[in-house]
Amino acid sequence: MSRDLPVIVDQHEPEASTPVRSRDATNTRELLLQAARRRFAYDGYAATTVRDIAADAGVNVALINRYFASKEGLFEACLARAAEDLGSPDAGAVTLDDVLQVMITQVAALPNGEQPLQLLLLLRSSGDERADRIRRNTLQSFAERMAEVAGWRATDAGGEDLILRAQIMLATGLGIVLLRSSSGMEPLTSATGQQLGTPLGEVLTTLLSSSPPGRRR
Amino acid sequence: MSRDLPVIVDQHEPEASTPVRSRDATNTRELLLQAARRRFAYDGYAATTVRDIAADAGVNVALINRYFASKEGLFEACLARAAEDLGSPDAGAVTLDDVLQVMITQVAALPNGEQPLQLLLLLRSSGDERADRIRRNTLQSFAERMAEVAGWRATDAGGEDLILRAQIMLATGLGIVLLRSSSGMEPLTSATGQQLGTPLGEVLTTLLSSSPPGRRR
Amino acid sequence: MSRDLPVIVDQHEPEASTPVRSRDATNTRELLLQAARRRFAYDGYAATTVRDIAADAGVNVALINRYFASKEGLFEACLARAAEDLGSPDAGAVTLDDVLQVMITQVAALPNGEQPLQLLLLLRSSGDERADRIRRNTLQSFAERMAEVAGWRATDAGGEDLILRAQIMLATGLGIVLLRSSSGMEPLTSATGQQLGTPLGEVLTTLLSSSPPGRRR
Amino acid sequence: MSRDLPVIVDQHEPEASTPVRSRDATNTRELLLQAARRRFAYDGYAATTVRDIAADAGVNVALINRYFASKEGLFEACLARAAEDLGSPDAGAVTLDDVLQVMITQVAALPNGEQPLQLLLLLRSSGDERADRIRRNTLQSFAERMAEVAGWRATDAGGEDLILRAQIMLATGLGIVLLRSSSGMEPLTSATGQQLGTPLGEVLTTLLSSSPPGRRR
DNA sequence: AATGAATGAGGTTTCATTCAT
DNA sequence: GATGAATGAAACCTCATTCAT
Repeated sequence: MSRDLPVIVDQHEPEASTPVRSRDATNTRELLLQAARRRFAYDGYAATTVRDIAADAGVNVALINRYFASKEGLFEACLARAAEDLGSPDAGAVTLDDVLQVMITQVAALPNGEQPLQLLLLLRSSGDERADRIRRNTLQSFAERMAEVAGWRATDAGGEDLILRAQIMLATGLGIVLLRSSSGMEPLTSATGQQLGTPLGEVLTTLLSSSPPGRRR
Repeated sequence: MSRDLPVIVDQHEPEASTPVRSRDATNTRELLLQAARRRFAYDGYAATTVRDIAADAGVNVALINRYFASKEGLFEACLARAAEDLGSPDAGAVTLDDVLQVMITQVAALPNGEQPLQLLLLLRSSGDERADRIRRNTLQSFAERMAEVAGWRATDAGGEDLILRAQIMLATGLGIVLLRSSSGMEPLTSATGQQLGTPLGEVLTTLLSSSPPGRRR
Repeated sequence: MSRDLPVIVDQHEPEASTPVRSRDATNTRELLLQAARRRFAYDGYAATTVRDIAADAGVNVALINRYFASKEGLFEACLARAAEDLGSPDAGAVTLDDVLQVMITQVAALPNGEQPLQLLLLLRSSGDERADRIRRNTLQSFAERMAEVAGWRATDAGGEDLILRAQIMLATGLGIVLLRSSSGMEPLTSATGQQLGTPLGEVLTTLLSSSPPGRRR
Repeated sequence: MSRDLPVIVDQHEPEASTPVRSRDATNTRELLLQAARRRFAYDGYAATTVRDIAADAGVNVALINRYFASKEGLFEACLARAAEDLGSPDAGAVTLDDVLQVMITQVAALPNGEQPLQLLLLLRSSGDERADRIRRNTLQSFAERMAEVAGWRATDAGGEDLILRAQIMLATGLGIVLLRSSSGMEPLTSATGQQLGTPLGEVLTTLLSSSPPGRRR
């Protein structure tokens, strides 16, 4: 996300004022990625047209094929970016509190008011085999990292329960993001990260904290 | 829900003898609804073609327009059906345990091995205003009924927290259904209702059990 | 060619008069095949657009995909038809005179004034592997049948010379068809079958008649 | 023809030293012409993309428009070049043997192993009027020169037969070139100039040798 | 009531060409 | 002079829908 050059690319409407096409390839690529990410995340793959994306980015449609070979290729690039974004921040997560912070960040609004799109994107499928593998792997390893913080080790026998619980935690986050973006339900949609933090933290503790003895098995 | 039973939809034999042909019409309608529900739920609205649905149902494509006016109309009919199905069973839910049973039923496999499609369907949007209102209302009242069981009353002032918590509970269920149907993640996808029941029950209790008046912290 | 139902399908312009779409699938298929054959033969695969073909046939463009899956599929169907047409007539060719008749028929105008398109079509390539195999095989076996009439047997050792000569004979026919259709050169283009018959017969005799002893080897 | 020699077109070294950069321009033009000729000849006009040509030539696509105004202009330049190449060598052809040598040269491989492309190119059409006129004229005068060697005079009345025969001879050559380049038929494709010489010579004699006044039958 | 042929709008992609640098 | 970014037209194809039968 730090590579977003947010100063330059933070517009998402066909900027009516400047007719000066920027003629900067990497910037154009970035504009397309941003626009695509938003559309794919909110509307899904099939409901999104490349014309929509190009219009949002303020560039010509043909450039999608130039830079990403196809609509499918653009989608895959979005997924790969989301996988990166979700991969690194967790590196430092070593306590359940860290995990909670990550989850809140991914579920609630960002400091600049934008909604985070990574989780939403990971729920969208294009039907393509390669893209789906990226999705699956990213989701799976996200859950596994949560389980690891909770004490799970890959070599554990019978530790499946912890993984299942981590996946349910992930499901909670995904469900919230989805409802916020597509249902407009209140108070959920307008809830701040702080308001969501308390119940989310309770769920996290319930599911993954090993303190209450006698739960496992 | 009883309509789901395969007894009624026992396929489309030409049955040449009986002159009662209106039976055919309603049966055809039903076949289309079943097929559409599955496709819309699993693939989403935009990714589903009316030809797919007609082929699954074993009937001619033109009948979709005949009976439901349009693809959109068919989708709306599916949503209405899902709203009914989710509306009635809850009527009797008066304890948190009842709520848990409903949630498990909606999230895990049915006795006959079929996946329940209602929640999945409620996550799909066609972009149409009318259809989206049905979705929203159904989800909202589903959450509200959960909150009511937990002690919330519509006239309460300041009871928003309980509603939010019910919506998070709903989000958990939706997220699980979604992951099970679209990611193939294990062990989540293959988990039985029983295996899911324990953690789901813990989450439900954590979020909605009002027993300790000082629940928070 | 006898399957052409020439009465019905002998138009090649978007029949302006009758607005009554015929709603007869096999006839529509046939109209498309006729139109495509002409376009592909005269203009080549790449220069022909499916809209051209549909307009010539007087039907909607989408029907090309409906009946032939793709432009490529339509082309392949044209080739297959041409292969059939060139396959049967030769069955009875047992003398060089028979071969000459076949060649004249394929090179000069038909009784009804239409140009024969089979040879022309066999010169066109779409770049597709499957289609090209059909082309190759048809041309090769056409030449081999000529060589057989001239005395060649597949089991011959050292009979390659006869095959080469048959291929040159075929080349002559192909070249004439091509020049007549694409260059407008006179008197070649307007020459009748009769006028072409004499020189063609001489060439055929020269290349394939074994009478003059001492030529072979 | 001498321009074809690889010595002149020895690729596009940046050659940083010489300040004479006009050399680069003409060299670039030449590289484009060579590449275009090959592509147009083998694949036809419509199936060839300017990007293919530029890539083959190792230069930027935009230079095609710079130097030749358009794809069409480049094609015309190729045709003009082919017309020149075919025009001069015949000047000295005064006997049927000379004609045979020219034909063999144009049909079979060159000494350096490259296929001659002129005849192939003359069979390709872009649909453009001007370009087609060049094609037609070149082919026509090629045939006329053959007829002249065989005794035809432009002022002859009733000498049409000789022209027709020359055109058939030309057709034979064109057909062979075409089959060799696009069908892979054997033994034709791999035949050497020598192997082709005997039958070609027989055909030439048969068609154009005027020695026996009562040639016909 | 049901079928399948036909249609037109719109989707993705390709390609020749133009424009800044 | 040369490059590569950008553009718009047009190509192939898909799909919901309508029309005869």
